[in-house]
Amino acid sequence: MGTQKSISIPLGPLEREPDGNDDELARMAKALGHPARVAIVRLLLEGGECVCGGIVDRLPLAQATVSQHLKVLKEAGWISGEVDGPRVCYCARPEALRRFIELARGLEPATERSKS
Amino acid sequence: MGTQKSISIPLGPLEREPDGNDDELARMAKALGHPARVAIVRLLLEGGECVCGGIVDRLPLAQATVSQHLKVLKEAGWISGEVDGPRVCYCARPEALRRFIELARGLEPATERSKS
DNA sequence: GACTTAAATCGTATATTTACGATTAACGAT
DNA sequence: ATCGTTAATCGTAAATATACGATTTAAGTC
Repeated sequence: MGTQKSISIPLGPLEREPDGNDDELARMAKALGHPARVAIVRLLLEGGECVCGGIVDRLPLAQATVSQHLKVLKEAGWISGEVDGPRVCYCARPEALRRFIELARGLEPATERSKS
Repeated sequence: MGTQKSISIPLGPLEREPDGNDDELARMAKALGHPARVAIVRLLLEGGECVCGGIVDRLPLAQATVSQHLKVLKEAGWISGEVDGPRVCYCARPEALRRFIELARGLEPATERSKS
């Protein structure tokens, strides 16, 4: 998928934690940054679909394209896939979503976060 | 920025709400899907930086590149920029982050969400 | 083994993104 | 008006992403 260049901020006077967090968040966000992939993650979190073919049936995309999207999501940790006979069963990783939300929340400084 | 193709799921027997939510989430995620842009959003949410030049100083990127990233973020609603004399002051839109998190949370079906 | 089915990968065309230097536009100050 | 300064835009090269048909791989069945 082409690893993204990492940006390192010369950490200012206030000493921020050394984030590779920006990279992690960017990676996950980028992987989610396509409507088909959002749809796939949602589908899998709903638990109904699981098998690759089932997903293909629900999207207006060719099998090869869906497979590519699944690969992107898998590489970014959004989903996992295990072989089940002749087919592959994909599952969303709920902890990925939790992590993603946590990282997003971390964008806001702690002082602001306490308000909500 | 190149509008992304929208995926419409043939809504199943369970009648899901007609999501353009997938599109909205994908749009925001895509915009955030680069370390430099995550860094910019974080920087602006921290409140310290604001002026474009200040942001350029903190990133290892050329002015033109930063300007492009700012444009992407602005188009996706992550930030706003208002002219202040000869310079432009960018601000993060906290409601965008809130919306983003809300959309991400919406990926998980409501039944699961009540557990946390 | 031969055959079927499911999913991944290949090859490829097109579009988009990313980055930069150079230029332009906009503003304030002289 | 002219001069700096700041930010946007232009032009462009290189890299990535997207989509599809065709092919290959893998697993199960006969």
